[in-house]
Amino acid sequence: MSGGAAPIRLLLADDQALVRGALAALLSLEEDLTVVAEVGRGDEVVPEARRTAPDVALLDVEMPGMDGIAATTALRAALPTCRVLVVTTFGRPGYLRRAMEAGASGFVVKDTPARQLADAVRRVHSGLRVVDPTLAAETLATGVSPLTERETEVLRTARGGGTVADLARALHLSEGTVRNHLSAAIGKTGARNRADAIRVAEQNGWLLGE
Amino acid sequence: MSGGAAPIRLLLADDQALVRGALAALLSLEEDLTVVAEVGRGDEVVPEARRTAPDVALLDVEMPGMDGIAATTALRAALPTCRVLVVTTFGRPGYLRRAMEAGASGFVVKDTPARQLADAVRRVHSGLRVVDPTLAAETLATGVSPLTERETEVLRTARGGGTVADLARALHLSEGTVRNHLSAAIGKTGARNRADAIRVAEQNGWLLGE
DNA sequence: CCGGGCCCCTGACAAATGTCACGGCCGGGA
DNA sequence: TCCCGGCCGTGACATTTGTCAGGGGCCCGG
Repeated sequence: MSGGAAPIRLLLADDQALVRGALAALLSLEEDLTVVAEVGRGDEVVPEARRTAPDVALLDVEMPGMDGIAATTALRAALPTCRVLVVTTFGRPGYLRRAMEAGASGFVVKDTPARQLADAVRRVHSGLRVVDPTLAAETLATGVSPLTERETEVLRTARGGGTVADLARALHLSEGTVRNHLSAAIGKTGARNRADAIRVAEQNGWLLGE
Repeated sequence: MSGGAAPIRLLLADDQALVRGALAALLSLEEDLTVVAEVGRGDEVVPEARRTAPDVALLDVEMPGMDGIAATTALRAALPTCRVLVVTTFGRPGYLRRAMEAGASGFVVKDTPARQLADAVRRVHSGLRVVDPTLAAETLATGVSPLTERETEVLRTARGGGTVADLARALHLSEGTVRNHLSAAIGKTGARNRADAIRVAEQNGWLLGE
């Protein structure tokens, strides 16, 4: 591509070491790309990026310590010149919007053909935006979360699988209020259960962030 | 390793194309390994293996069409000379036992260091068994599923998140019976909820299979 | 043969869950 | 200014869920 110029410096963040290493191998095959850092936790992204000054960061969404969206925000604040390409498992359309709002330049699902990844990296590095086209449609359809802030919080806390009393205690709310929020969330997600509502909301990325 | 001999032929099965391609790239770096086939669904493993006659198959556990454990069984039956190395996400100790019973020669979690994967492949190919040591201990602790066949079936059906009446209809059982099985499963898993029980059972790989 | 485990069902009960109607507090826009 | 919507809370209610104590049928191993 850019005959002889300095290669694009990459940072990889994925909690599965095998996947991380494999991605590194794949991307290292390209002459104009070089992997300068690998981390396995979201909260290691910024420190490592500070140390290695990558041009592009590939971030997984699901990570311990800090999710990929939050890491995107933090990284954009710390190193504005570093572009972010978010990678995620297929079928979570809601993540896309969140990622873009957080300042990501691209969004790719893990079942895109491998060859396209290097291209995506190059485009992102050159300032373009890259979005998986199949996902874009879905995202516009699902749209932004219909859940109110409190409903989201309650639902998020309910993931652990505790009783209403537990939630009320954890959130310093009345049991009745918790039930109300839960009921509202169930209605808005079209679910029939609390568990169902959690599944739906999680799938659409409505439970991410602070 | 084996100076000049024919390379080990590999089949890769993982539903995420990016991961699959990346693994292919990683393993292709080794001189004595060559990837001859890649599939994205469990039910494509046997047909593709028949066509390409690999020496070792790397199977992910979570796959559409057919899970990795079932694919292992099928592959062992169809091509007994082909060894199987099962790869999975960290933290699902119960899968190990199932995989071994199904005839797998090795079991590796996705957050093992990338370098060890090629070694694991070579050992499996030479007839050795490879098991992630950290996982082995956990597996012995969790042991085999305490759930009875029907309890497993009910729990599996309950994943979709329906009411007891729905389950009863789907399974052609009485509502009371469904509740009894559910209750037993909750007790055996040490959970407090139906949802909780599903999480626990799923984590331990007790919901796999037929 | 008997006992024990699993399966299926019944019926009844307490607890948890989901829904509804209501009122009060606040902040932002018409 | 008033009104509306989000938020918090109350209380009551129907439904669902989880538990328990039974009873019968089946099959297998002692």
